[in-house]
Amino acid sequence: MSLSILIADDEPNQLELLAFNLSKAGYVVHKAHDGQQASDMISTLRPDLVILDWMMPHLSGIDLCKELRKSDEFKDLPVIMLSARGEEGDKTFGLDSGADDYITKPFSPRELIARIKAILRRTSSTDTAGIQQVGDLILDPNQMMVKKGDVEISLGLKEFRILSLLMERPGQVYSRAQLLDHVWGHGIYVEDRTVDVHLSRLRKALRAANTEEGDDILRTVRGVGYAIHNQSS
Amino acid sequence: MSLSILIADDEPNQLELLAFNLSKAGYVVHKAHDGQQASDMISTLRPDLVILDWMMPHLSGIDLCKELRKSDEFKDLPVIMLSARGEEGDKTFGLDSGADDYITKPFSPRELIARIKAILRRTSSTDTAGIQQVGDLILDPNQMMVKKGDVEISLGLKEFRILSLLMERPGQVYSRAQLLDHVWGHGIYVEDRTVDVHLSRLRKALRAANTEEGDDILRTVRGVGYAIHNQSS
DNA sequence: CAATTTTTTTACCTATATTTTAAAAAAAAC
DNA sequence: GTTTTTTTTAAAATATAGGTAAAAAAATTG
Repeated sequence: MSLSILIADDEPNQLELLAFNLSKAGYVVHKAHDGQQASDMISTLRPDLVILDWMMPHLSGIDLCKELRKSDEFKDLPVIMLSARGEEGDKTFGLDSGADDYITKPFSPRELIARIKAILRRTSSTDTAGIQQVGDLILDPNQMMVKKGDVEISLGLKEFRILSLLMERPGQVYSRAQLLDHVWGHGIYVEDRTVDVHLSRLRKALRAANTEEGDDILRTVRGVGYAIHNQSS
Repeated sequence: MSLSILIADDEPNQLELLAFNLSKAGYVVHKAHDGQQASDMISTLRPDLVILDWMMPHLSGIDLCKELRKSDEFKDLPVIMLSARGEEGDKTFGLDSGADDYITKPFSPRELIARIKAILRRTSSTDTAGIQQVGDLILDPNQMMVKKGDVEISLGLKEFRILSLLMERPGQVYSRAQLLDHVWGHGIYVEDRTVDVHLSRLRKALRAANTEEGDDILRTVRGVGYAIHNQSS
């Protein structure tokens, strides 16, 4: 079973290069030169994944992505967004677009392939993009909101994302490197210690919202990383 | 465990500068003056990452990189490409080379180190180890957790790794040297006795979690090393 | 653009893991 | 049974990782 990918980019060289690399990696590739064409092709070709350039004539990648998310048919279609570095602020870009991942140019073909695989793996299995719950902790990614019991907790974006990631797999230990990769994304270079500080703040926030029990839900694994305590024990 | 980096640049000053900064950052540095030399050194020294200047005599960085990518041995070796600003169009450059990242001169040492870290953390994350079980002992590398029956056992990282290694092949005897190699990594320098101490602590921890039976699951092979008792005996 | 918030860096301190050491115990050899 | 070799273990010394406060920098908001 060969997976098909639709690429949309108004820059012909970029488009060909992408197509070449993806073909080589064994995917069936469809090419679109602008957002409008991409939209049409998606309807008819029903690719397994689409890669959209952020800026395109007629219909920008971001608008197309939003459109897809609204449609019943394609709201679960995996989307990777491409942008030039610094073209847009992370937050707005990453969160607003509704894309599953985004990559800033320049990037290596290997990285792109790796991300495609990661996304397909993620979306093809258990799609749980909804509310997450561990113990009395509830996190709603759509509302950007965390509650411990009835107490609402206000977190910075980084803390929120870290918590969300940890809650996805309770018990799973994430190295600082993994956290940096998942929460910060590539092309962003911060110190390992920064992760500690955010964890520390996350703990503080959770502690402040504590109803009665004082046990720390976050686990530090010395020399390795962090995890959220698995309740099943 | 110290990581080694090979730098190739035909410009001596640039080469020294790079070497100096990387050494200061704690990496073991190897220097090559052209592409051909770099190619040879990569084969013999097997560095963890290479930094190649884009233009070099004999064998350019880009050609060497392509060559590496084709080889089975080094197709996953992380490569950072260096180029003078405007020497080449960004997009083509980044994508064609197969490099993991590229940096345009001039750049700050800080940025370089940051990018090296980023790449190493991206490429070196291959944890696909599963849960191991021997008798009533369960070890989960992903959760960094050991249980004997229902009792959770807390171990230091070294003890954890030793146990994990021994559990991989029950019955197999590992010499102290082998344990040092696998658990500590080569190039570090600790006494053999240290291994004994960790084994002792591991025994103690397992003993503490003991439900009823008192037989030691760890086997000392005098004059040779250690193993975990094979259950099928 | 000033005020505010969030994020990142820095630096110090503490907790804990690791390593060394050295003496006691155990096993093997004689 | 005595000597020699090797391993076990406790305890001390050392090293390292992580917590967090506070400052600096960056981003966001009014």
